[in-house]
Amino acid sequence: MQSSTRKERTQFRQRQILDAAVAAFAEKGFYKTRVSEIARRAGVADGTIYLYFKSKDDILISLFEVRMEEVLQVIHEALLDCTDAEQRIHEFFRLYMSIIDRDPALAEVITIELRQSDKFIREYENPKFKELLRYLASIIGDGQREGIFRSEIDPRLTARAIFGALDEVTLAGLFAKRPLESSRMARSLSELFVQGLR
Amino acid sequence: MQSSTRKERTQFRQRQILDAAVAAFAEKGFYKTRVSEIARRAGVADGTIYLYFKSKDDILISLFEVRMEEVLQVIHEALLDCTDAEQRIHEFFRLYMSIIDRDPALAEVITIELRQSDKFIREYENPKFKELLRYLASIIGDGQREGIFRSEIDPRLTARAIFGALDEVTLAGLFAKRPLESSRMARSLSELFVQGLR
DNA sequence: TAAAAATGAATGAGCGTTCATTCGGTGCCG
DNA sequence: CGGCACCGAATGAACGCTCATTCATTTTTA
Repeated sequence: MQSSTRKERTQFRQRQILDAAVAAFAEKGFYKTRVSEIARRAGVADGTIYLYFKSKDDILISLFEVRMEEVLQVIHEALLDCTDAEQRIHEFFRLYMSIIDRDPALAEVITIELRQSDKFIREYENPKFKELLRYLASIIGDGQREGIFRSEIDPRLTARAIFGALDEVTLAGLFAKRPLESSRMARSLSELFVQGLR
Repeated sequence: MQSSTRKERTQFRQRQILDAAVAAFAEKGFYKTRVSEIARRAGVADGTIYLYFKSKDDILISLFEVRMEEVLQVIHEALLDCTDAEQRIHEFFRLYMSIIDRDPALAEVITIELRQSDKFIREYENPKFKELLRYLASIIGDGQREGIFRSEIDPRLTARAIFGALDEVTLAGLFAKRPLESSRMARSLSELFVQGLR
């Protein structure tokens, strides 16, 4: 660590604390998680947290920004290869579920705390989440222009519905604890929607 | 009130407190709502709350039981008239959204605090919610037996997806604040699913 | 060896819950 | 019928505990 730049070290510490926070929030939820618990998991002192984040709230918000950005990045890149909207929908489901599959703690935080954040800090707009929805809506819009999806469908409404379905199913999977078979589930769900959209 | 029986008075008070709690939770969320705030809204003293509920947690749980029971009741009754599964799906969407439409506070609590409750008190199973899902799954199963829905669909998975979609769209509507046009939205969503299920 | 980073004990505000006290209605008694 | 005793419901001030946050001090870095 001593050979790294100041900026690198700061990023490293932030990451370390955010990772600890994701794990802790996933286990207990935001309100039941103590700042001292996050500190313990991150292997730093309580006070250190406050050198990197303004407040406990700020941790949650940063967490969304950083992690959602990563999710968006992965999905966006992967869908570049797809030839049509239908394929992109399928891929979207598959990818989203596999990301969640690989990082269940993240899933919990997104699913549960995302809801809270709406109430949580009214002025926090959750721009990354909006971006995800916009992206999904744009896929549907593309499909309509390609002529493979019905034109009377509202892309934004449907995007929300799709996200809701994915999110709920994901959440259910988390609590079920059994092997998820997420790729099979993803396929069967995207089939349902694609069929419905046509 | 003096002419009512003890039991009636108790129920009245409980209802009064639960109504206040729904409103308060909807506005601030469970954790940010003070017990004293619920008391104020209900027009009773802080201590009175504890004559009717064991704890703040208990208020939230009772709230689910009571309100969800009502929702289930309404839906169940209304769907008795339907002739086939497809119609029942349409009606389910329409009814759920109209109930939510009429009582936005309830929607918020169901949507947001339901998520939390999974974390909230691990041992709370939320039986009423499970019943709703089971009911939805049974409609889909019926449709398969009637031969109008594809047989390779998993009813339980799909029930979850449907609930998730409804729930998310509902939530989005709440924050949008504009007139919901909920019946049009409900129809267009149920169309999507029915089409997908066929 | 000066500056930056990290520490963790101390602080105190916030809030769920309790409980000694008050209130109001009911029925009993003279 | 009027006054009185009783009881359960309601009250709300006070309690005590739980943390998020701070900051004087120590440790590390360059």
